[in-house]
Amino acid sequence: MVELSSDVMRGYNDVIVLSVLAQGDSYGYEISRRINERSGGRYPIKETTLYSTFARLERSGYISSYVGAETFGRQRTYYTMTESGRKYLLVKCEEWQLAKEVIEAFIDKIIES
Amino acid sequence: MVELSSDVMRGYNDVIVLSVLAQGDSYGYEISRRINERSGGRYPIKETTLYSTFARLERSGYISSYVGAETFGRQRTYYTMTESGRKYLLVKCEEWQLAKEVIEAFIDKIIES
DNA sequence: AAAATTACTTCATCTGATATAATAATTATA
DNA sequence: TATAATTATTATATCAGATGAAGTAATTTT
Repeated sequence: MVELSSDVMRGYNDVIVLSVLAQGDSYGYEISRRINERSGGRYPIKETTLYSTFARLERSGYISSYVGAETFGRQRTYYTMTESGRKYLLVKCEEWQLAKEVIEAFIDKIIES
Repeated sequence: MVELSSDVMRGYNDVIVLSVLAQGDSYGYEISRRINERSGGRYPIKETTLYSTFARLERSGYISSYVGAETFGRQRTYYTMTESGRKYLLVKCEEWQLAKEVIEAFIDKIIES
């Protein structure tokens, strides 16, 4: 199984995390599992990449956090996508479509040959 | 016209430069123009990004350079893709297909909604 | 009792992109 | 004919995001 590194996905970790949060609030470890599932095991995001993504998104106001009300287990920090985060996600999705088209304009000729 | 920054294309500048060189030797300024053309003006690569990409690719042995035999105008440095560069390009193209599938696994759900 | 899993944090380092600026030759324009 | 624009490249410092290494802490499984 070929796996991707976060470095290859650089710039898209924001989009990936936000698209998981678009389906409802969640916390680090669970988001990590969801990313792994939704990528079919092809993208095992690094812990440090994930948590630094949370920090960046929160600093930018795209997500907000709260401590869960667990009565057992270790405390979890839950994240919610903000309205501003939703808009940012849409903008990044459009940017992705454009980036994809541009990259493919170059790559298609290679694949053909 | 929406334009992409090299930062969004981060990691794919190698692929873009190599795919231009796959069509024949060329030099900085011309490669820059070709990238602009082939991207339909959507990717005006920064000079410094381009030349630092050349330096990296050459250090890695994926391209080699020689000084052109111009009898007029400023000296140009031409680049050639090496055999190793050709293999690297193919590997990066496969990596791209995978990255694309993974990113779209997340983004598709956003676009639908 | 020890190992594995869940859950998160800190910190130092690396790489690629970029801003800024400079150099240098040629061609177009006022 | 002076100057602006274009062609062509280089040097250097800085920044942000990803990552390796390591540690903390609670719970569950073996």
